[in-house]
Amino acid sequence: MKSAVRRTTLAVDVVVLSPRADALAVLLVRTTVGSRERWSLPWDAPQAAEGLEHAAGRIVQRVLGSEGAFFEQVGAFADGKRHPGDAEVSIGIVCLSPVGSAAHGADAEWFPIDSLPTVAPRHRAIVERAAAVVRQRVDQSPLAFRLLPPTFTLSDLQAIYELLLSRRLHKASFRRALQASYLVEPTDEWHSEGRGRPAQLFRYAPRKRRGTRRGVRFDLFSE
Amino acid sequence: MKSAVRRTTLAVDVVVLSPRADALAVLLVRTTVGSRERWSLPWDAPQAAEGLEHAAGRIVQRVLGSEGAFFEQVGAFADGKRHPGDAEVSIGIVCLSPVGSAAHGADAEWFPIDSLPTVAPRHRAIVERAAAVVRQRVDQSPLAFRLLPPTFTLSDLQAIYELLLSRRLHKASFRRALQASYLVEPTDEWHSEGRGRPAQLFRYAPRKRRGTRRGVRFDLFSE
DNA sequence: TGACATTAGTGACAACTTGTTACTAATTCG
DNA sequence: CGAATTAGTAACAAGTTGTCACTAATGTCA
Repeated sequence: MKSAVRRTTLAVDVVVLSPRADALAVLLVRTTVGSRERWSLPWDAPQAAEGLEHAAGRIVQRVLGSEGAFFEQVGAFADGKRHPGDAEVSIGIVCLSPVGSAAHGADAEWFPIDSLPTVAPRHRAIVERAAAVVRQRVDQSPLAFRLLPPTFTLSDLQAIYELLLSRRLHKASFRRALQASYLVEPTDEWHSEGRGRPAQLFRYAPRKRRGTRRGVRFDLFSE
Repeated sequence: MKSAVRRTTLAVDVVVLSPRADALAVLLVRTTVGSRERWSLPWDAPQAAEGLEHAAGRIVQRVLGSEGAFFEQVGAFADGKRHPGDAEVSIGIVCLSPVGSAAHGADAEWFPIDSLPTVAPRHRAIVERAAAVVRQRVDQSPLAFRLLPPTFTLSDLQAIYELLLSRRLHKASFRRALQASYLVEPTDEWHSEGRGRPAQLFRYAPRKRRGTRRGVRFDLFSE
């Protein structure tokens, strides 16, 4: 079991996600290689004895000018494919940032997740895993609330869920399920957007629930 | 964005899981430090340009003498805590091995996952994440079938699910859900264990299903 | 001013899913 | 033989989800 430990070049690559103009957007940075313009995920090497999520926080702070609202690892990537910094192994980390976050500096820009410019194959794989992880976590983790301001309308919340899951939800069912979950509570403020009836503002305020353990679900579609 | 890439010591640590005597067991290896006996997860440094799952396969081959049936990353771990090989960063990978897998060599031994001997704190964290990942994947991935021989009884299958989820399931509900999932098909063989009615043997044979998209579930219990 | 477009919010019911009980079936043991 | 043991299922109650149709509160504009 006593193997010699090889030294490896390691990068932390961050997928910063934020809802922008009815689409989920990814923050990319411009990297000029010679005269050719390229885009890549923001990344850096972790410093000695620094946690990986801490490194991700540092990277986000640099490109966004503000703190990320939620971090989660999406995996380690070590295909032979080229990394912008020639790292052998990348740790992919997804970071959520609230509606309206601005890019910091001219070299960072938001792109809709479904129409990215050409990026390194490894970065494309990390973005795809990040989207899958977010989609899977959205009903077990208060993800959606990190993408909204402290108070929000139920229509806003539903729009975030639809963005993250990329499918439409029914209004009545969504609200009934939310009711049963005890995740939000109403404030006494109302929000008027101009046209239509004003909406009540809610805040995220999770309370204890009776844990209804369910049977198995066999949600498997294919190998 | 052009940072210098630091070189890091990296290990792949594998959690080999297999059902043994009505409990889920983890394979640990003996590491003698001076006169003191210690246990740790099997691990190694990945070789240059080798995929991480490939490294895990190599490690499992070495300690088990046979191939693992299923691999999945559970995360990268970089706390300051001590690793048996002093690696700064560990990639945790869980590997499933069928019922009845034997340890290979005198230095490897199975331990029930709920009563491990003392291992390095990072290894304990990796085992816990591995159990959580398996529990979460069990209904989206044909995990359970990788822990069984090619044909099996429905009672065997239910026992595996109960082991992985660590809670009891109802027989009738389990079978009804399995029926609806089109994941197994009956063979014309029967298995008699001595006492009681013989059970029909089934094989894993997933077929297409109508994809019933459900609403959101808000399965969140606490922060 | 009043019709209508627009968005918010809810009640009711049908359709489906899940939990549970209680039964029937095929075998071994004594 | 009858009791014990394990497999398998039918039926129903209880709960959850999908859907429709409605009511409510605002702005727009003829």
